[in-house]
Amino acid sequence: MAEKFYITTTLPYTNSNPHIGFAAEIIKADVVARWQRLLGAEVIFSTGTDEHGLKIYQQAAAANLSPRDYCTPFVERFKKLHQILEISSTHFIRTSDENHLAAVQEFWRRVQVKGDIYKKRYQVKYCVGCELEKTDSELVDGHCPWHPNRELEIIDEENYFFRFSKYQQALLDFYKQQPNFVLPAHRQKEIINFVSSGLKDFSISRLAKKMPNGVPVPGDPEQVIYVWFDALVNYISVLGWPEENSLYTDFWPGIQVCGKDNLRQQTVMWQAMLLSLGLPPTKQVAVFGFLTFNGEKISKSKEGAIDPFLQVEKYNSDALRLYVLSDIMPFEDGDYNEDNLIRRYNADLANGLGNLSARVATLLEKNKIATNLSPQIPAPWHKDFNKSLNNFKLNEAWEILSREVRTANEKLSAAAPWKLNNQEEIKNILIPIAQTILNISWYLQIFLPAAAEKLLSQYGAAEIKKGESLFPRL
RNA sequence: CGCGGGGUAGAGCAGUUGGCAGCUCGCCAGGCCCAUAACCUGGAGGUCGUCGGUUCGAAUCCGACCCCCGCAACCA
Repeated sequence: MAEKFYITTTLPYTNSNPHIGFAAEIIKADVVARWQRLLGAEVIFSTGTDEHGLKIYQQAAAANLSPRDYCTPFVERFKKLHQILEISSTHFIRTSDENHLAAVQEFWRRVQVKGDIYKKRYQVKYCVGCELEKTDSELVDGHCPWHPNRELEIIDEENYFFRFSKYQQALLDFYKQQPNFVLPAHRQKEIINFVSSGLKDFSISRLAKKMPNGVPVPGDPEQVIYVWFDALVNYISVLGWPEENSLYTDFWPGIQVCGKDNLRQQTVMWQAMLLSLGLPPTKQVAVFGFLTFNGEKISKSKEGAIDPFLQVEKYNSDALRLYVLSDIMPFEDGDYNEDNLIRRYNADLANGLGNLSARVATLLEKNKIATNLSPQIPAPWHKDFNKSLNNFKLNEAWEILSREVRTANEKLSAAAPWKLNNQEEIKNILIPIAQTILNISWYLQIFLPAAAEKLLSQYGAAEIKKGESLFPRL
């Protein structure tokens, strides 16, 4: 029976268009999903949209739409993004989907049965100037930084709380037992320190009359479930949990990827929630760095310039995929720089693999050499390649293929078959190189699926012919 | 003394059982002419953040310091 492999991205908040950072996240997840599929695993690759919470509620109200209807065009936009980036996701979940709502409520009930939910009155500081709640960390000298002359109001609200604190030790034990739970390792250290410093129970509901855009608390229509407590459940609700005999049984636990802003929610909060129900913890969480743009933080106003749709239109999907996979270090913050994108594409694809395949194909065709090859898997680099992918070091995996291209170019130049007349000799030089190109193409499928497909059919044919330029220079 | 990451060639990064400092891109010069002005060969370019210590020998181990950057409970 095929191995089961489950990977998910975070669910982006659906009040704006897709962000280049999310594009990078989903591309990385896609590469890993494709790799597992190539290895023969049955893969579920899930992503979706988070549609609850205050911001969407307000925007929807302003547009005179229901929150779900308000989100729908953005959902379409995200799905379109998958298309243009060649994302091989299998499931798409909206937190406003019926089955998700039901799963969240069931999740809540079970946490309640465990005695991990209680009601508590607490106070929030509220700035009437902003009409927003303020946390202490936001305040300057006890006042709202934007309205320093106004006294903050203290609002009393009664909400449900999750007994987060109860799971401190269990979480620490778990991290100790699974030293590779969080990638990279230093993020695991970070959360161990965080959890060690003590966990505070947190509020997991809001008053429905103030913020109705959420999942109703079972048995208490006056409250809705806090967005995070709701959204995190998507990782299992998309698999059909809590239904018996659903995909959940075979596919959970899976691997989650996220940006570094999500570290705590994914690796601490969500794990505590799973612990409460006695469900298996996530297998692994890969935490990626952030992108800057030309050295500066990507602000709302700059977002447009590197909108992933525009980037693909301006260059192409191969260039964007390759760039975020190879030039951006997976776990570090990276700078999105279009000159580097162009340079990378031209160096590795146009001058590298593209040019190599063109010269070999031309030589084979000119000399009328029959081939009829098929990929030889595993290739010599298979083990290293696999290891890099298992650690989400996608740049390393790409570097392995890149090196093979370089070596093939060197061999070809050294042997200089274009100077020879003996066809047998020429054939003996070209066939092994054609074989290498075919092998590289097989691995290339996870990075650049469409291009790899073309190469595989070109080099897998009985007679290799010079085709169109695969990677035209930018 | 809040926690964590980092400072190695113009850029991005490798480099922990200590042993002549590496890779890719970029730049310069030559070669080649099969190929997408590409490919191959060679070269220039670094006081490995600073100071001190251990050692025959330190980017690597130890100590102090300086500087950048995240996180600090809803920002991809």
